[in-house]
Amino acid sequence: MTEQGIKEKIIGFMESNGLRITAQRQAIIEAAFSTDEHYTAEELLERSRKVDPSVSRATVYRTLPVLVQTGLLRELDLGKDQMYYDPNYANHPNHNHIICTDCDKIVEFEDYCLDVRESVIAKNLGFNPGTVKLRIEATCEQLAKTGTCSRRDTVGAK
Amino acid sequence: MTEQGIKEKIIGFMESNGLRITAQRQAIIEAAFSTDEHYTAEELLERSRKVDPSVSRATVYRTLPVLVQTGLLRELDLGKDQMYYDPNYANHPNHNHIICTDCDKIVEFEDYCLDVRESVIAKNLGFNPGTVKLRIEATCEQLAKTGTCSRRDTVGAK
DNA sequence: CTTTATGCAAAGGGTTTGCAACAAA
DNA sequence: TTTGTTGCAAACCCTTTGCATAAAG
Repeated sequence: MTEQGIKEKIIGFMESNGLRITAQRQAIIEAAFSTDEHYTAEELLERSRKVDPSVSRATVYRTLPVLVQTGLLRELDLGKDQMYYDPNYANHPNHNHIICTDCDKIVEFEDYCLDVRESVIAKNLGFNPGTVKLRIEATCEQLAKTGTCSRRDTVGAK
Repeated sequence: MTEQGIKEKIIGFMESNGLRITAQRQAIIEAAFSTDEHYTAEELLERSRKVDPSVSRATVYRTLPVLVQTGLLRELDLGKDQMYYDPNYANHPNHNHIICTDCDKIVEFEDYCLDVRESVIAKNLGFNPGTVKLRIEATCEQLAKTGTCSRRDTVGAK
């Protein structure tokens, strides 16, 4: 899906839900989907203000849940103090995250085998497998062995 | 592992790390492992105070990381505002959690197939599979279909 | 005695919210 | 107009921390 397509979908979602298309919201949408990196609310505020300096922190916090509702942005709990937001679900709806607890970096991956197994487990337990989300935390093998992690500051959030 | 065995292991851990065995710490350990339910720091404080009313919130917050260090208690990020603590890892070291985002209940499960797949993925990406942790979020199939969730208030955290 | 631990209360920090001014439709 | 939205700043809430006192070893 193109960036333009994403914006249109969101505008459409807002219109059909009686939400107003304000300049601030457009700036936030622009900032939210013009990157493929994960970001925090604070970072999104900064980037939104480059589009429209009048955007306030409160509006960012109030708009984020709307974007998440569309399914095109996903809230990511990476185990840090803040929430992160991932704009890559439009193009990779089934990706998961593996998080290095040492170097704080995130690698996105897709694995059909895991998806199937998740679905089976969820279904067996009476859950809806359609909305299963997965997070893996791990430590760096290399860091454990050599005391340094080549990933550190080199592999950013995709 | 018996509750008694757990307590002894933790006392041993503390002694060998130069930590003092205070009445408050003993009360917290007692409270932490006399249940198999998940709990928050606040709940642990309450339960600790039933053992020793002099326990303060600060001491609970300062002791929790020590218990987590022993590996017998695990900090659980369930996507809520607070952290949860899970005392069941002593007896089920490989269990995972499936969390219903509708009814807020948690089901613990073990799945060898999933464990293996996790390890393979982690290893392929250069992570240490020994410390992989997993969390699944899902919605209730029943709730989606019938508008009500039989699990609600009936299946507690194991 | 020496050193660590404790309780209290205040501080932190991300997120939410009340409210009066403002702007979309 | 009418109703939803905004910015500001204060409020929230869990967790952490500074400090003087207490107690373990």
